[in-house]
Order: sequence, then C-alpha cells, then structure tokens
Amino acid sequence: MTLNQGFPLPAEPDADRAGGKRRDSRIQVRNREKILDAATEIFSMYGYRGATLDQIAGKAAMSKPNLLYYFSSKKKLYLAVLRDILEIWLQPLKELDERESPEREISAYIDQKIRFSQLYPTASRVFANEIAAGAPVLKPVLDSYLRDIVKKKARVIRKWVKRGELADVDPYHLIMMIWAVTQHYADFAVQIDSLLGKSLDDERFYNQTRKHIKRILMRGILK
Amino acid sequence: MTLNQGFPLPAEPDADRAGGKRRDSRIQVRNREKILDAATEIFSMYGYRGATLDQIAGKAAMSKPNLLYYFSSKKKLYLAVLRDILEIWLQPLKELDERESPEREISAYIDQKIRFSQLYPTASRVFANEIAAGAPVLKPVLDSYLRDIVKKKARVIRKWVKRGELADVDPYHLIMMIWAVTQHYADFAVQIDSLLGKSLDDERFYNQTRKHIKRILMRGILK
DNA sequence: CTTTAATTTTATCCTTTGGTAAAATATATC
DNA sequence: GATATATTTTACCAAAGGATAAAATTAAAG
Repeated sequence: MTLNQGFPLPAEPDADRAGGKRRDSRIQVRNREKILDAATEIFSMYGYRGATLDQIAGKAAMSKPNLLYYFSSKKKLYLAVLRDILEIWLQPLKELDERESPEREISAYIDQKIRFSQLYPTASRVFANEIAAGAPVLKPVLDSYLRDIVKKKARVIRKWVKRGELADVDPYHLIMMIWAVTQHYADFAVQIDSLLGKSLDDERFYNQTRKHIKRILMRGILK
Repeated sequence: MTLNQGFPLPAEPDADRAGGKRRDSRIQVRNREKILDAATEIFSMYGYRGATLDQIAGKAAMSKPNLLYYFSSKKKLYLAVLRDILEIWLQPLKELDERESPEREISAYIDQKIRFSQLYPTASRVFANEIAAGAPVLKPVLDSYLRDIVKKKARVIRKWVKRGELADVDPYHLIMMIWAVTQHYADFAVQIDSLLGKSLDDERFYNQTRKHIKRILMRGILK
C-alpha cells in the first residue's frame, strides 16, 4: 500500500535553510528541532496569525534574528510545522485494512488516534487552529490528498457493513466521530484539566479514556 | 432549578459603552450587534490575538475608531463576545433532568448541542480557540461554574446507571464524547466541507448527522 | 429651525511585529 | 593557530495594530 510518498505540502523551495553549504551540522539539526518544537507550541496556542516570532524565539531560547537564520520567514516556519504534523496525523488512517476484522482494525485505529492526542497534543491543536482559520494552507491537501484517503477508507468500512460485520453506519460520520472524540482530548485539554484535574499524560487516565471511548463506540457500531 | 443567574464573566465595569446618556438608541443597538457578529466571526477564525480591530471593523462596515466608540477596547469586545457565547453554550446541559429517562434526556441534549453547532458555528470556534489558547479568560469559569454544573450532571448520569437504565459508563467521559462529536461539526466545518462537500446548513445533512450521532452513541450507552 | 447630544471621520501616536544588514563571535579544517 | 565558514548578536526599519483627540457630521428634542 504505497500512498505514503512524502507529505503533500509544497516542498519548500529551499531558502528555508538560510545558511550556507555545510548542511545538517550538529548545531543545525539541534536548533531547527528546538525551533520547531517551540513554534508548534506557540502556534498551537495562538494560531498562525496570533503567534509572534518573538514568542517562539523566546521559547526556543534564542534571538529572533537567530531564529530567522534557520527559518527565513514566519510562513516558512509555519509550513515546516504543518508538514511535520500532517505526516504523523495521516499515517494511522492509511492502515485500515479490509482484510482484517472491523473490530480489530477500528479498535487499533482509535488506539492510534488517542495515542497521537497523548503524544502530540500541541500538534493536534495547530491542526485544529489551521482548520478553524479556514485552512488557508491545508485546504489543497484536504481537497485532494485527505479526500482520497478518506474515500478509500470509507469503502473499506462500507465493505464491512455489507459483509454484516458492522452495523449499518455511515462510513464518513464514523470516521469523523472517531476523529472528534480522540482529538477532543488534545484540543480541549485545558477544559478537561479544569473539570477533572486530569490529562492524558496521566497513564491511568489515558487508559481509562481509551477504553471508555472504545467501549462506547464499538458497542455502537458492532453488530 | 435556579442556577442560571446571569453569565459568570466579570461584569464589564460599564466603560464598554463609550458614549453618553441616551443609551440603547436604535442605532446603538444595531451597531453593537453588527460589531458583535463581525467580531465573533473574526475571533472564530484567528483567535483573540490573531484577530485585528481593522478586520472586525471592516466586516462590520465601519471605521476602527467608530468601532472603538462602541467597545472601548479589543479586550472588552472579546469579553462581550465570550459572554454571549457562554450563555448559550451552557444552557442545554443545565436541563438534564434525572426524573426523565436517560434515553429521552440524552437524546434531547445531543439534539440541542448539534443544533448549537448548526446555528452558532462561529461561536463554537471562538470557544474552542479560547480553550486552545489556555483559556486565559474562561479559566475561572471552567474551574468554578462549569465544573459545578458538570459535577451535578455527572451525578444525574450516575443515578441512571445505578438504576440500570444506562450501561456502566463514566459520566464525565460520556459528557465529553457528546461535546466532542457535536462540536466537531462546527469546529471542523471546513474540513468536513472539503471531504463531503456538505455543511450543517444543509438541512438534509444536518438531520442525517444528528440521527447518525445519536444512533451510535445511544446504542453505545443504553442497556 | 435651533440647539444639544450622539455618531462618525480624520489625523495622529506609540508599540509591536516581521524582517534585514552588518558586525561580532564561535567553530571547524588544514 | 591561521583561515574560512557557520552562527549569533546588535542595531535598525517599515508596516501594522491598538488606541486617543478633536473636528465634522448626523440625529433628536424643543
């Protein structure tokens, strides 16, 4: 199943690495990573427009011009962040396999999505922010790439339904329910912390959440 | 059941209406409303920090100083928007009534939430943005007011479980699943439009979505 | 029609922000 | 350790953004 040829965002026309020849030096790699982490966090809170390079530079513990040495513009930095996110966000869906049982496959899918929310809550929020802003950058990806994958996977689910292994559910709505519920725990982490004093970082809470989501959803869709 | 005494956000210390005595004139009311609508839309896309008064004024078809005549600062405007949202956002949950059957009550609750997503998708996104930003304004509300309501309603759900009218679900997770799924259709409307070419504005799609969500969730939680 | 108060516009201020230039410093290689 | 290259710092700039002042206009009341 080879659809995973690289991430479908405009390959940065180089430029992004403002520096010179001796590429990928130790310090280069480390600093780019530091910046991407900081940027993800700040973008996740304030969105593209609301984030400032000063904030990001601050969080990455370097000066703004220094940051701009690694990513020559705010836009390029944002694209780099989105590209990283998209890659890991898309992966799990691609793996739904009709030859396996829906019970096993959907269960595994939910596991992967909730794991993503646990591991990359900020990434999830950057994504949510981008969508809320009208997906100015990701729109083309949603309209083509994601659309195709989802369509393909909807067919898989439909096949399960036809085979009688699954209740008569609409594949698209099912996929979106899974996205909604799993992402919620990342996107609304602050709210959840206010209400329960818990987060997915807490391994006990993580497992309780995971099992609970699966229990309700699986009961809801299995025959 | 009187908990609904006014919205729990700091009552703006007047000031907000910059003008003089003859309050609530026709034009006053109309313009404040125009501004609140425009602000909700812009805040919903870019969050508090990312939104600009120029954009909002533009959308409200007036000049920035004119806007500031009605709301004396960006912060005050944001508070006014949040206050409106919170009020309608909180209402439905308050209505869960243990004396009725869970089937009926939860079904009605889902209906109200999805209706909210249909009627006020921008409001939903402003809320989501505020949470993503760390709830700088709403934190106190989440920590006190919302917390109390949810705790109270969790008790209602727990009672249903004890009575054997509901499967053994965790009340908090159930509430959050409902929030997650219903809000998703507002918060990720752009994504849904990309994937399905549909929105809740489409009455057919709205009903299909509503029924589908309810079918899966109710199957998942009813005995 | 005046007069008074409410609304809108114009001009302007100060701060923040994304970005650049160039000097200074550190790092690697010979 | 000298030289070339990579990295960081310092100083700045132009545009955008929130906000204010005061003049100009419009609407209400008598």
